Amino acid sequence: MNRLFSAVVTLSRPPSARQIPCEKCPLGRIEGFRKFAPDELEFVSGFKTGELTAEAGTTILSEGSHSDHLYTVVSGWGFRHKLLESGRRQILNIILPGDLVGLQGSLSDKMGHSVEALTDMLLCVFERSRLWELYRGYPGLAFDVTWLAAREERILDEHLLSIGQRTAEQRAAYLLLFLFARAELRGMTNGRTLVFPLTQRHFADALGLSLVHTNRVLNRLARRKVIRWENRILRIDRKELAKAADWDPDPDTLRPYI
Amino acid sequence: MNRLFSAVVTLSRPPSARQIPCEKCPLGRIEGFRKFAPDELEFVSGFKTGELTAEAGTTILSEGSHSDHLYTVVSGWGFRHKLLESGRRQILNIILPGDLVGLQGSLSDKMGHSVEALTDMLLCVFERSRLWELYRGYPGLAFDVTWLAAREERILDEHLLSIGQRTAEQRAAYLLLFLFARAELRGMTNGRTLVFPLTQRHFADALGLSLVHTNRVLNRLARRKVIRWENRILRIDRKELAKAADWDPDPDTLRPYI
DNA sequence: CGGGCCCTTGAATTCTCTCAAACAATGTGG
DNA sequence: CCACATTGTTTGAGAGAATTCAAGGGCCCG
Repeated sequence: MNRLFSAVVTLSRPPSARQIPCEKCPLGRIEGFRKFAPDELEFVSGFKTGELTAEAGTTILSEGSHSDHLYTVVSGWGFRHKLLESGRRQILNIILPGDLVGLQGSLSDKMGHSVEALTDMLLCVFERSRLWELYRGYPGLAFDVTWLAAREERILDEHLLSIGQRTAEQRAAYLLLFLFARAELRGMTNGRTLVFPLTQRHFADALGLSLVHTNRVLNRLARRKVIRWENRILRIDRKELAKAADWDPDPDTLRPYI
Repeated sequence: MNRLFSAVVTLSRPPSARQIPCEKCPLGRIEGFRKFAPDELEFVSGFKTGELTAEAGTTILSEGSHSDHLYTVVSGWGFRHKLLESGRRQILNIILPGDLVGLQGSLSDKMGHSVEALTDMLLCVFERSRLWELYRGYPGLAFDVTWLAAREERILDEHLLSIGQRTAEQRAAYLLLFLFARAELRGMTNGRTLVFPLTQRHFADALGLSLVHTNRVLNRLARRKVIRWENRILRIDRKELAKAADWDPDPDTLRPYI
């Protein structure tokens, strides 16, 4: 069903063992992902200091803590979130292969959010302290890092618009379509279906709605056959979903990764 | 009351006239803003191609349009926003002196949001096409650009948490305190007061609340003497406001600008 | 003086939340 | 194999939050 995803869940090696040389990085095979120039590939190869496998449910980075590492997600799903003292949780964004994680911690000394694995994940590990070498010697890669940060910003803008101004149903439809489109770009979908590891609790916390209400809204969409979400499988009617969300995904542009 | 602010409103020169050499940039005099190294200053001086004055109410950048320019705000207030087809508006963030505007448009070909002036503004203009030179020749500045993007991301995370999880009153208190702290860092405050150019309409659109409800929430805070907001003047009781928001501003760290 | 913009208040309606309970699926230990 | 705990989903009911509609008042400017 999904090459990347299934690759993860079968991995069960000790952390930081280095299994995948950068030349064979599975991300490079994803259409829509920018390829490295030879010198860049060489640098990134050296920049990478190891691999990290994280089991579903693991916290990879913690809000308020310091981090000496940067990660690129190779496979699996995760999410970024922040907590309120009251215990309420806001899921800020879902993390998918190709995403750069922990950049914030490299530019200020405290992480502003936590990162948790939703499925088993495989991540490449980079040293924060060597980010400067990247900026000094590889302006193209530095540009890519900025590109990634700016794209995250754009996504957050859209989420903010969604949570602030869309109705509950529009919000839910938007998020489903958004995630489906992102997964599709990475070859994780199968036609109109997708292995979708979020629970409704995650979904509610991403929408800023209560679990109960989220459930009702989703069932309403399901009854109208706009979506079907059962047993971790999501099937969508793209057109109806776009209509319900009052939103269309951005057309894909070639995107970089590190 | 506020040096930067009052400097703006008295400016009324033709657009793109170059008045301020970078060595005398008022931003450089703000404590808490990083100073340029000599070679950086020289580059930035050449990178800057002009100045733009924008009257209050002017749209500086439009969602969906292409932009060949990047701007650094020298003085004045503005805001970034996105619109829904329904006409509903989400204000994503308020823009203050030192903020870099339009980076998104330099990395993808369409702006994802609009930028509008809240007061008269003065901005430095840079050419998108020359951003590459900055990355190639001045990694320190490139790093700064990334830093600015990451900081915006952090702010958006916080807003998302706020809109998604905080109560209306907490949200309002948070936003007031957040803006006060940012203005204070720039020397725009006077003790506990601040010239505050937003209307309640802006404030409501930033909070994701209706105008009517925003008004009631603000009056509740005012009745408890946590704030006073009259005639564009905001006065806060910092401690009470922080308590009402369940939030404290980040301690200030030295921040860059371009 | 009139029009436009902004703030304020009341009232009714709608949306969303919390509380509560039940059900399904899964896994564990006895 | 069954009893039991755990996690995730579903539904009902009542309370609370926020919205919309409506209208009035203050202020500034042409």
